[in-house]
Amino acid sequence: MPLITQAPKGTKDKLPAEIYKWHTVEKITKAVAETYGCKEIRTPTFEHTELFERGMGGTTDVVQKEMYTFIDKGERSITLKPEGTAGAARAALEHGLLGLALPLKLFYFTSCFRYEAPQSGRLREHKQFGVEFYGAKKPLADAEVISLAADVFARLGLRGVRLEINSIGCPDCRGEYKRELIGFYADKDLCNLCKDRLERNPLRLLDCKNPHCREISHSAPVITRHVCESCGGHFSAVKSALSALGIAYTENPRLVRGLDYYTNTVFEFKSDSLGAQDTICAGGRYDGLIEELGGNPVSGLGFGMGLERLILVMQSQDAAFEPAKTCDIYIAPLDTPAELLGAKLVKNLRESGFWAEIDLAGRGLNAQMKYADKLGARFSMVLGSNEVEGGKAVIKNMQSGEKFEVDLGGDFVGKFGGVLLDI
RNA sequence: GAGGAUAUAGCGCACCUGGUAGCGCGUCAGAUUGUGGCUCUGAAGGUAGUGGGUUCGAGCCCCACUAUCCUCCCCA
Repeated sequence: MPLITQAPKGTKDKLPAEIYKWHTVEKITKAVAETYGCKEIRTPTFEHTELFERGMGGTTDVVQKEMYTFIDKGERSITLKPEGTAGAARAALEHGLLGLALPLKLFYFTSCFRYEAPQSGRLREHKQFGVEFYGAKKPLADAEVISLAADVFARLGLRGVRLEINSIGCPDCRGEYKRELIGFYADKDLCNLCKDRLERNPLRLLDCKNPHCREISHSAPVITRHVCESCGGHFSAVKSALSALGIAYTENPRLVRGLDYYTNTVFEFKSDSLGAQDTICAGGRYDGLIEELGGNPVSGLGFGMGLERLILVMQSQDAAFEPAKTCDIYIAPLDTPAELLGAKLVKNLRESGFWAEIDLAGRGLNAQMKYADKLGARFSMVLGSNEVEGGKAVIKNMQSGEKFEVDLGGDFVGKFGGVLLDI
């Protein structure tokens, strides 16, 4: 297929026929976020490459292999956002938002770009709904962020979503743990991938799928025993808060995150309605991020929710999306004077917020009625010389077939609105 | 980045052992020139993903490329 009629690999068009699904999840996520006091933030699609290197960590897979990075005409290294947190954090710092009353609670919708091998639920451009809390150090904040995501799933009617949580400690206790882990694995016979992981990201050794590595990892030290008193206390308090809020979770000591900025609490929501790419929401606490980006230390936490995956889950569960709007009234003119009268009525109806349509395709009456039916028009009205001369027309209820006469003069639009409300 | 499967009309599919493409849905029109949904009739729509090879002849066999799907990896 020619390039000009083929979307780039790993991208997906959201077509008019299915856009109502997006409107549903956007509306619900926004509404839930606002009940938690979150304000929307919109940041640029691209940032300086260094922001992501510093924020996410230079050794992570995303930064090393997956970023869409280019040099612009001013010789700057620019990167298309691979995730949402770094941009939000940067904007908060740049505009002094962290100097306002804390906690600062934000939400955003953003495209994320990662150069990956696409498969179902994994794209090179995907959309995320994300939430950021800054200056909320209490364990209750962790629970609130998790609760926000759980509320979204509940509001959307999702089933089979499970929550896994873990604590990966602060840099101090995690560093100690990493050293022990490296020591433990050093003399073991590992798969090639794990040999690589041992150097780049030892925590990843824990969730290798290779049966042999998995066997070894069963006896590997677990981070839970290594977290310091402060981190351990925080994690216990998070769990108590989750229980108090009635949020079910499983503790997974092998749950780690791909991005370096996480500290302490990490969590993932997984769906049993997806294939291998089953994580629909992931996040945690990143208390070191703001400092890493040059700000005064402020705690941070949040999550990203993959909207394509969310919609895949909803589709597989026949979830109730809010239906697309249908046309309120279709006006079928039979000749030019009727068309001009009809156009004026349509304009008046639209000014009052109605979806009104009139023939633009040059169809005959029969074809116009069929078209009105396809639009799902709730009412139709035929205009010909009788109506133009008499000033009255017949409106037909397309569902019941019932017809009634209306006066085209006076407050026609107001009366029509009254009729609509009556049904 | 690695392995596997697939690629025919807008969508879903068929073409049996190689003889230059059909069906259903959808679209448009007519039957029905002042009223839709049902039915019937007709039409439009395809260089068979792209390029090359074998052959008298390729949608079908072979190779490469591209894309999609699945698994690994990684992640949302």
